[in-house]
This record gives sequence, structure tokens and C-alpha cells, in this order.
Amino acid sequence: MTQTPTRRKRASRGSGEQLRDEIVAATKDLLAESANSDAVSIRLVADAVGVTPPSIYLHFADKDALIEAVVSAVFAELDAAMVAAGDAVEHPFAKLRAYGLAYVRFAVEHPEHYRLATMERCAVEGSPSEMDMVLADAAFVHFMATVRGCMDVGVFEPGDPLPITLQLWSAAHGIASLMIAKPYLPWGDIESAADPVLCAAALGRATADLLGGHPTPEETVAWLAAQRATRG
Amino acid sequence: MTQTPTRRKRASRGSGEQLRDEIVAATKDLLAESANSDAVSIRLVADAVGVTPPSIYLHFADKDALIEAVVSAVFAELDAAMVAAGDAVEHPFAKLRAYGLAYVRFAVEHPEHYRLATMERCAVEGSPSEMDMVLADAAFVHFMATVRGCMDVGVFEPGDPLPITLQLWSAAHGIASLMIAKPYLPWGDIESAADPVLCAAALGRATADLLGGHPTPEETVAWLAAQRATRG
DNA sequence: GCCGCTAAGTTATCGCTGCTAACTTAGCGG
DNA sequence: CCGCTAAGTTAGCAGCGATAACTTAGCGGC
Repeated sequence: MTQTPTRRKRASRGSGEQLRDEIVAATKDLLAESANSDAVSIRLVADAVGVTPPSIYLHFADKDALIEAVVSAVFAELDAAMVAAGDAVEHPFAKLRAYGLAYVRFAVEHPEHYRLATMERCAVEGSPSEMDMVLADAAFVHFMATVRGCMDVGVFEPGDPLPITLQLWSAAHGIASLMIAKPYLPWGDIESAADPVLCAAALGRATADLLGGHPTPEETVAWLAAQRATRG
Repeated sequence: MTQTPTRRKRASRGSGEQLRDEIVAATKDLLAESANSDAVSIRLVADAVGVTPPSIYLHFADKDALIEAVVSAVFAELDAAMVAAGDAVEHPFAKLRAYGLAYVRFAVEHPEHYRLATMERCAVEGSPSEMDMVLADAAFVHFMATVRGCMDVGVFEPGDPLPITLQLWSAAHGIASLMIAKPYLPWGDIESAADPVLCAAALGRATADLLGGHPTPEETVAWLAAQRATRG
């Protein structure tokens, strides 16, 4: 046994790119079972692919680049899951909810991938291209388009959809990441935990718009009391 | 130079605990400057304290235990910051907002500590004592008591404050962790980013209660249209 | 037919990490 | 002043990311 029994055959001349894809796929699989990216070593990935560790560096500058490639793949999957859940829904407000639920469900079902994609500090901090990358991401674009649709049908006050998109994303990310980081808390199933948060975030934004956009706590309390009075 | 020039003197017989506190403090300081806990090595901590690496293990079982001690200290600071911001506020709904803003401000001002405390998978997964630890945490208890106060004054529907506390915590954690993880996005300052999210979450919960607790998207849209009609 | 060139991958190694075994030293109680 | 133990030390292991230097496979040109 002078070498790993599952040693892979050398790729034929033109197809070095093939190994690259295998490396990304193997890394993604290993990350799915492991807590953090530091627990997945280059040597482990190399073994899984059937290659020696330095070969990884023929396709990725360093470990961060490899992780980043996996994150890109994960974001693409996330967008696909959201679109699959939302494209059958007509009304933009209901579609917003479907997107949000799909987002949280993807996060909870791929906790390590989601953590990697959203909770790790990005390598290059403050880089403007990073900002463009997030805002141009397919999932984000789809979400913001739906927010604009909600404005068009009068659910939200017309205007720039970006701030509201960020706010609703915060709500979805908040419940998703807490469910992942503290799974032992009494969340219940995904829907019963995430749906109230998502609905409250959207309804709260719409109601705040009704009250002038940014009501003070005093105004809010007074309005709630008035509503209860007219209903009770 | 046979040894580190800043070698610390051996602690006197009874006071081995003193080094423990110094280690925690030094680790916290090092973590404040560094991206993740893996970048802070035992050797680095030992150097900062003026001691050799194995001495750390006389006071902590392993690195995870050391990090956990830091996390406990961070949670205590977070609670202190929240209480300091909220104890002057009378009305529970306004106090809720003050707590939330203090929470987000603490997170953004201590990003690495906050990330460590909330975004890392806990070592022992599924342990029931973990759940008790979070729910018994001082900050959580203060927050939930204020939610109960909001029920008492009629802002929220009376009932178990735990689900609503978790929902509002999700909102606060969502905006805090996104501002930390994606600082290059156009958030603006802490207040202008966090306040709308926090207010919308609370107002959305209260409004959903008005509509029966869990309105469907259709009911919500219809109610919003009716509200706009009576106001417009 | 074979020779050079390069893509594809190897072996060996460096400095670093968490962690441990085995040893040393300081200081209090009897 | 002697034993005992708390409070450290030195030396070293296995594994990590990463790199330098080497080998091998296969295609194009002559």
C-alpha cells in the first residue's frame, strides 16, 4: 500500500477544470457534516477527491478561495430554492412570504452552508465589489423585485425598495440564524417559528408606513389603543 | 534573552485564580482585534499574559472552555449595556425599543465578541442545560420581562411572553448580525438601520394580534387596503 | 519517430497550531 | 527542615496551511 487506494487517474491534458469541480463538490459535502470551515482541512478534501494536498493549490489560490467557491454555489442553490417556492405564487405579498419561508427552510436544512455563506466575515473587508456581489446576487434581486411589486400594489409606500428589502432580509436572517445557532430553543417546526417573524416584519413595515413611516413609541401605543377601542 | 522579557512572576500559593482572570481578559482583548476564534492561538494568549502555553491548561480544560468563559463575560456586558440603556425608560413598549437599540449597538461596537457569542455552534449540541443557560441569561430575562410588561398594558395580546420574546430577539439579532457580517452594505448609522427593523417587528406583532394573531396574506392585504381607504 | 514543452500531480518540508507528558520550583503545614 | 502540592516549565507529538522542487503524462512540430 504505497498510495491511497482510491487514487484518481490523472486528468487528460485539456480537462484540468474537471478536478476543480470535483474539489468544490467534495468540499461542500465535507462542510455539510462539519461545524466550521476550519474543521475541513485541505488534506481531508484532497483525500476525498483522491489526490494529494498540493494539487488543490493548482486550482485555488488558497483555502479561502476554495471556501468562497463553495459559498457561491450555495448562494446559487438558495436562489433556486426560493424561486422554486415562489414562482407559483401570484400576489407579491404572498410571494414575499413564500420567498422568506423558502429562505429559512434552506438555511435550516443546510445549516453549515448557510452559516458559511452569511456568518463568516468576508475576506476582503470594505471592498466595494463585495457590496455589488451581494446586491447583485440572484436571490437578493428576486427578493427586491418582489418588494417593488408590493409597492406597486399598495402594500408598501412607493419608493426605493432597497431599505425595505434589507429590513425584511434582516428578519428572515435573524430567525434562520438563531434557529441554527440555538437549535435547542423551543422554536417548533420551521413554519411555526419563521412565519410569525416574517409576517410580523412585513406587516409591521406596512403598518408603520400607514402611521407616517417612522412612528414614535408613543404614537404607536396610542394608535394600537385606538384600534382596540374601535374593534372591542 | 533566555526567556520572554515580560515573564510574569509566579502567583503566590493561594491565588491561582488570579491568572485565570488575566487569561480571560487577555483572550477577550485579542478576540476583539481578530476575525475568528481560530486566529487567536493559545500561544498568543500565553504571550500576552506572560506565561507559557501549557499553563493555560491548568485553568481551562481546552481552548473551547477558554472561549466559553469569554462568551459568558461578553453576555454579562451585553446585559449591563441593555439595562443601562433601558432602566430610565418608563413605558414597556419604549423600553423594548431602548433594549433593542442597545442590543444592536453593543453588537456593532463589539462585532467579534458578538459573533462569538451568538454565531458559533455551541460545543455541546442539544444539551438541555444549554437551553436553560440562554433562557436564564440576564439579558434574555430582562427582555422577556419587558415583553410581559407590554402585554400588561395592552400592546401585545396577553399570553406566554416566550414566543414573542424569541420573535423580537430574532429581529434584533438579524439586523445586528447582518450589519456585522456585511458592513459594506448601505445600512447608514446604527439607529437608522436598526430602529425601523425593531419598531416594525414590535408593531407587526401587535398589529397581527389585532387581526387575530396569524392573519393570512390575503387578510393582511385586505386590511391594509381598508386602512388606506379610511385614511386616504 | 521522437523531442521539447507544458499541464497535472507528486514528495518533502517549513512554521504554525492545540495539546500532553514529564519535569522543576516555590512556599506552606507539621 | 522536610514532605507535599500548587504553579509553573521544557520538550515534543500529530495535524494544519502552504510552498519549493521534482516527476510524469500527453500533444504539436519536425
